[in-house]
Amino acid sequence: MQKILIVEDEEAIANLIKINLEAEGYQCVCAFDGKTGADLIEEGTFDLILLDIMLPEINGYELLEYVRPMGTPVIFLTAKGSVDDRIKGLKLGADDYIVKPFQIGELIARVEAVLRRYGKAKQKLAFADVEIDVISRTVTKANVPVELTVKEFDLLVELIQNKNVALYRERIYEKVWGEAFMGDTRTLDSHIQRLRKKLGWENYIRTVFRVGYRLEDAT
Amino acid sequence: MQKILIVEDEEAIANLIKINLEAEGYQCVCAFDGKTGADLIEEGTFDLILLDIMLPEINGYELLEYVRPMGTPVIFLTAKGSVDDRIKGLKLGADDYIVKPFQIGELIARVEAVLRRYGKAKQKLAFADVEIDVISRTVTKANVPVELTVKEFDLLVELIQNKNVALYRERIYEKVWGEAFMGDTRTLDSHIQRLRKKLGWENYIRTVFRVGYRLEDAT
DNA sequence: TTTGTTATGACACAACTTTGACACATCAGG
DNA sequence: CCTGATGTGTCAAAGTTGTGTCATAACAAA
Repeated sequence: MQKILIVEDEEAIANLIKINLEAEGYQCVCAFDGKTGADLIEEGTFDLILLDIMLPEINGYELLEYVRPMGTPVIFLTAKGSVDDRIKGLKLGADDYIVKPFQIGELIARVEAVLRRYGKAKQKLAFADVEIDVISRTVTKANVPVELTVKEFDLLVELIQNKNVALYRERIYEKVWGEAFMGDTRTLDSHIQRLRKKLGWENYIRTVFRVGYRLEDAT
Repeated sequence: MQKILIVEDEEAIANLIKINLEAEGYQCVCAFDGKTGADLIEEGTFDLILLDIMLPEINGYELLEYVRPMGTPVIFLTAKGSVDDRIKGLKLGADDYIVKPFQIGELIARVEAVLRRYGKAKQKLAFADVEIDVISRTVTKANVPVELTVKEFDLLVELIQNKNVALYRERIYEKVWGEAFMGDTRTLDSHIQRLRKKLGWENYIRTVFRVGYRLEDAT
């Protein structure tokens, strides 16, 4: 699992980021001041660092000096309008920057982009005898390729990223289709059936009556 | 299940804590001196560490140095009055402290609070030989899966979260059904019966005549 | 203690809801 | 114009849930 450090003195913002990134499956640690941040950075165990420039005591630039020798990718968080900061940050070796206030979706996209660039993105998923390469969007079962459609693939990824979690229909639909779920249609069910059939997962994809579905380890 | 390490040289206190936390469903290991504690900490398998400051040989602060790089949350146990200790502990990275002698309830509350903060809050509930995973919405009795319907499941959670509390019908109904309780129907009773039957809990789910029901520890 | 009243347990069943299976219409891309 | 993907409707099957009945248990009053 990817580990991300968030260095940000406004605890509310830091926690907001943390919660959202954790929901995406990343492990996060927050540092609310530069000193703590420096200590954590020294551990060298992070895959990515989100760094606020305006910090009390030690500022973001100084911290960047800490990070550079370690080669950990950094995304700067800058206040709106401070163009100089952005340029300076990129010159000093930041991989990207994002302007506050930002959409959480944009943040996630940039995080994934940077991790991918560093070849650290989680790109392979597996469950039972099925392997999924998220980058090439290919799936194999027992090393035999399986052809999945776009929706089927996205649905599969969603299920695997939440294995052993009872997922509500609404949630699955919103994640995979990107829009609110209107009950009373057989869309989601149909795709579940198709996925079950193609993968022979009649027993793995369990229906949770009146709730939704759950991808289950055991028999 | 959450694993908690208790480092405390007074065995009586350590065991008291252990017994109470285990009753709450946590798995506990005790270390009665700093050296043993350090060895156990190094394994890195704990979700939370309760650390007495006053230890023979290696003291709590030194142990904290061990723990920090692992990112495991720590609650300090300090003697009454030693204000400096508390501050020092928090500065060194403890997540909370608790003053001896303490109410066991307070300890449990703080343990849960810290675990929640770390997103490690127990998603599992347990009572007697029944275990409930709220995330996957699965239930086992003596490690054998039990199939519950939505209503049964919600009802069970409500009961366990209020074990040993006499719950008024109205309250149960409103919590589980999400609407006001109209007396004079057998709905709630039926579900209680079904739950009793499925779990073999005829003796645990007691009826409180003219009031409602209570999930009871004793026989 | 007895008796009357009320609440709960046990159970069966019907109504209702949800899901699986499948066919087909529609849509998008080549 | 094809072709495969995707969404939707229908129907049957499966499962859930609310309610009524009746027996029994608990309580309260006499």
